[in-house]
Amino acid sequence: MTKADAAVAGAPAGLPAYLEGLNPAQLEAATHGGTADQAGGPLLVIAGAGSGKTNTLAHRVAHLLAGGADPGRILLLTFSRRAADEMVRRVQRIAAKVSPAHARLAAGGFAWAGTFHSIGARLLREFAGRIGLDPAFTIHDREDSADLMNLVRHELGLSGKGKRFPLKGTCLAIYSAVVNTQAPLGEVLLSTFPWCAGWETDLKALFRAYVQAKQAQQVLDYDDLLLYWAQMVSEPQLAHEVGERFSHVLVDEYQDTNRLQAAILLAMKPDGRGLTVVGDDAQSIYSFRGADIRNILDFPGHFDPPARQVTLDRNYRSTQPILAAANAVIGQARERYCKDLWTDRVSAARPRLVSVRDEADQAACVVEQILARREEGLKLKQQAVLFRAAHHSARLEIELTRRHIPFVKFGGLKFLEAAHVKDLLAVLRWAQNPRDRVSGFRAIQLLPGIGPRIAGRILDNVQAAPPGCALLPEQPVPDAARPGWLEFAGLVEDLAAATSWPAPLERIAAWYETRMEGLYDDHEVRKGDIQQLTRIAATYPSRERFLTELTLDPPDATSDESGAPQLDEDYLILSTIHSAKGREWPAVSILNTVDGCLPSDLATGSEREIEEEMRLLYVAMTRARDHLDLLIPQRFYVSGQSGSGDRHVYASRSRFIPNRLLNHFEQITWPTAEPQTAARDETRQAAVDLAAKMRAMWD
DNA sequence: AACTATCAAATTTTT
DNA sequence: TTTGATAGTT
Repeated sequence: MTKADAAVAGAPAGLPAYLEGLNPAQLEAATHGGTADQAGGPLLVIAGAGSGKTNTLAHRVAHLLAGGADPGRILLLTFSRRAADEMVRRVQRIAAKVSPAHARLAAGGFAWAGTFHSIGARLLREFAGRIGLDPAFTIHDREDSADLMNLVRHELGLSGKGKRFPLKGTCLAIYSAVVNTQAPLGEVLLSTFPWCAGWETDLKALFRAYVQAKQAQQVLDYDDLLLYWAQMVSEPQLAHEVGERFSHVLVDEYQDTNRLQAAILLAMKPDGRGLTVVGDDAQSIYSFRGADIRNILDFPGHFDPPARQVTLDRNYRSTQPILAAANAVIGQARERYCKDLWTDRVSAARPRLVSVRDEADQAACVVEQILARREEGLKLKQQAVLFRAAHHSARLEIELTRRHIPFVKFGGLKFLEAAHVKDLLAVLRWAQNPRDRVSGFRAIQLLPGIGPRIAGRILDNVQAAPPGCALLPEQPVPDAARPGWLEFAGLVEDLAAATSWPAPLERIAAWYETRMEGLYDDHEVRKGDIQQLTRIAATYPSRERFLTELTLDPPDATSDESGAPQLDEDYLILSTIHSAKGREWPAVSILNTVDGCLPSDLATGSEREIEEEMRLLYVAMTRARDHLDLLIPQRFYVSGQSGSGDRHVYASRSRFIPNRLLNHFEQITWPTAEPQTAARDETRQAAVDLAAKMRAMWD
């Protein structure tokens, strides 16, 4: 009897060393189904926040290896690149405990670990020939897709004319929602975009033309990576081929997958053998991307017999008071499927509700608390500040910069969205795929004296010409622009033909840096970004890999202007709640725990949306191990601004923390003042502002 | 046809 | 604060 077999039999005495330390539920999840050759039936793991989910999944993979599974045939679908890397690292550590041979096996890496989108891109490139796709297809990010949508929108005459047709971003959001939820357009419009419902016919025509444009240009958007994959595996022959490739398919964060992703899994593994999904319905926060909480709830019933279900409800992360508060918040949800989490990490410190006067005080207060904890020995890296929307941290960022406190911000993808970075990538993409109109349009107009008209004509000519035909230099451009054009055309053709990497990018970058001086006043700062980009490029083996992976896994952190801190330096973490998923810190502060921010007043339209905002607060709170502060600024300046205008609104504590939950929190005000003066201050303040409000009624 | 200036509007979360 | 449409100038 091998060690693995003993584990399957569940004999505690024979438990192999690498499985020690798992609790019974974790062990059950890790060892479900036996060995690799007889991949077990489908498994659903409901894993509460901080319940050792990643650890359990990693043990399961290591256990499969121990049973003889081939790492090259294990498909590991995670929510982000970072999560995939973390998972692989852990598996390798555990495999090292199994045996040196298994350590080597795991060290070879897991070829198929990544996000749905990146795995989709790889499978599609591989099967491109079989499904009528050019294997050199370009992947458009969100903004590129919106630009193409805009191009088509103009061509169909849907813009201007005093019409108030939805803007490009809205059009793309609608299109994306239809694709990801697999629901009819009319339904999506009614439920999510009611103000656009009158445009249904035009939108349908727009989307048809958009799809045609993508196909003509051999371009795929994010949704296509899932859609083509799903279509591919809806052909029985291909489904069988793709499904057979993987002995095991494991999916993390299953509560945030959408119907399209569920369809892909079911098509690849119709009987569920070898299929494991892990998630927590209480942490579903991506419905805006089409994620459907029913996916995880309905999972067991897709199979006969139904999938086995294991629940992990012991929390190893947070102290008891923090967990109690978080449980109380999520306890208000209308429907719940998961039991309350429990922990034995005792502590007397309740999470704190900190009232501050305004956002400026909020920033000052957070900085003060963070520095105080740092004095007590908690590194900046062990502390995080979380917020609902990327711009909520603006004041704090200013304060941190002023005080020279380094920080890294997660969420909000500034780097790749910066115009100059997009310019450079456009050149690169266009050289790789000359039919890619969005990239070409942008790249060509970098030349002085060439605008939309000429760029459009050049692209028409390129598209009409037989592929691989070198005709760039002959394109009709104004005489004034000709010398510059010839130089540019030469660069692009060299780049298209080049096989080395990253040398060609460096040439383009050198060319672009001279252009930048005429384009931007702050070209010195921007040159730094370009150099950063070439450094990043050098870490990829080829141009294709660079372009694909940069689009699908953009560098997710942006830091303050002083540049990215070195890895060994200490820095504070700022993150949107969405980007904080799956992570934890000893100390967490949550900004703007007020109605209008949490829940966002853009998301209070329906009960479903409000429930998701509640889960968002729950996710934020459960990131904390030992310290949790919720900040409540009493008033907000209206962002409609005009410099130092003093228009403001009064904010009140988030509706998710009603009075009856207050006993879970310690309430304090900041700055700490003597109680009476503070009270007097407050009344005076309120009286003055109330008067201003009265006057404002008649302004 | 390209470029510049100006004014109005919108404004979450992300692969 | 950025983006998009529009009018006017080169």
